[in-house]
Amino acid sequence: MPELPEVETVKTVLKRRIQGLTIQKVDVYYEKMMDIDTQQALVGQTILDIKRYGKYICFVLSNHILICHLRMEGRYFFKHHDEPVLKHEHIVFHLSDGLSLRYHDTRKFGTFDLRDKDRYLSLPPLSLLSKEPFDIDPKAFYLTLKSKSKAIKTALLDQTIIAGIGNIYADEILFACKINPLRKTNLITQKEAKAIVENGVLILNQAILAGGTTIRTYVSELGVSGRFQLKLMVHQREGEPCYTCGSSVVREVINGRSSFYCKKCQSR
DNA sequence: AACGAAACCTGCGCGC
DNA sequence: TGCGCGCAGGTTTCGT
Repeated sequence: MPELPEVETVKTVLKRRIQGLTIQKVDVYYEKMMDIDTQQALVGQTILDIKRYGKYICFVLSNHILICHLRMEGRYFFKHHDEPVLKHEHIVFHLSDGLSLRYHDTRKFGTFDLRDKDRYLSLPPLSLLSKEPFDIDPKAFYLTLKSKSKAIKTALLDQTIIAGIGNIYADEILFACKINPLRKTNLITQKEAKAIVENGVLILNQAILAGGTTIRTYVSELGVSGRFQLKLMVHQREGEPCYTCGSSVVREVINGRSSFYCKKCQSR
């Protein structure tokens, strides 16, 4: 479910709710999701801060960093300890305010990794992450694209090239830039690379704002997406008219992912 | 290096 | 009602 904007929203709400609390107990119901050493190490640690890097959420604890990725369907909920643990709630963090933070993940793709505080940025997964559109240098981004020759859509989903963009916003950014998702990266001009970064910032920021408004109506559900607040220009609009030129939006699988674009507006 | 397919999982909607 | 298929906002791995 999450791309950068949704993860940012989850981070913000988590920070407001659990910063300063202590983890008193951790129950793991799906063992592959968190190893026993991590589970034990968490007990007694205080949550000092919550940060986001790309699509990762980092719990800054007294002695460690817990790095969480929500993958496709990870969500967090707050519940009372005595509420029954649901089928898809795989990890329950018992917190010092008497509530439990529950990690819910239908497809069980989410990940939890524990790292030492002094090395977590220099080890995977975070060491593999490039900068986000907000921070990336457009010239450096251009040079990276120039040095490769894969479809630009594939490159935008590659978190080692640019962080935080997922399938929806990749389509939206490329539409905004009038670039065909199949265009090879080495054919992207410096001007276009800059446009990708700028539209990336714009679209992600819009989405973060939308996520922020949505979340207030779903108090207990932290994984709620803001995408329905945003007007999607192409994504999920197969067969519908392009808002710019009226021709039919097409769907094509690129890099194993559904990609939506306007053949007339987005040039090869 | 790039690309496709498969893997990790479950649930939903669809056509028959 | 059941069955099989395609699909899902992510990432890794493996073979060509």
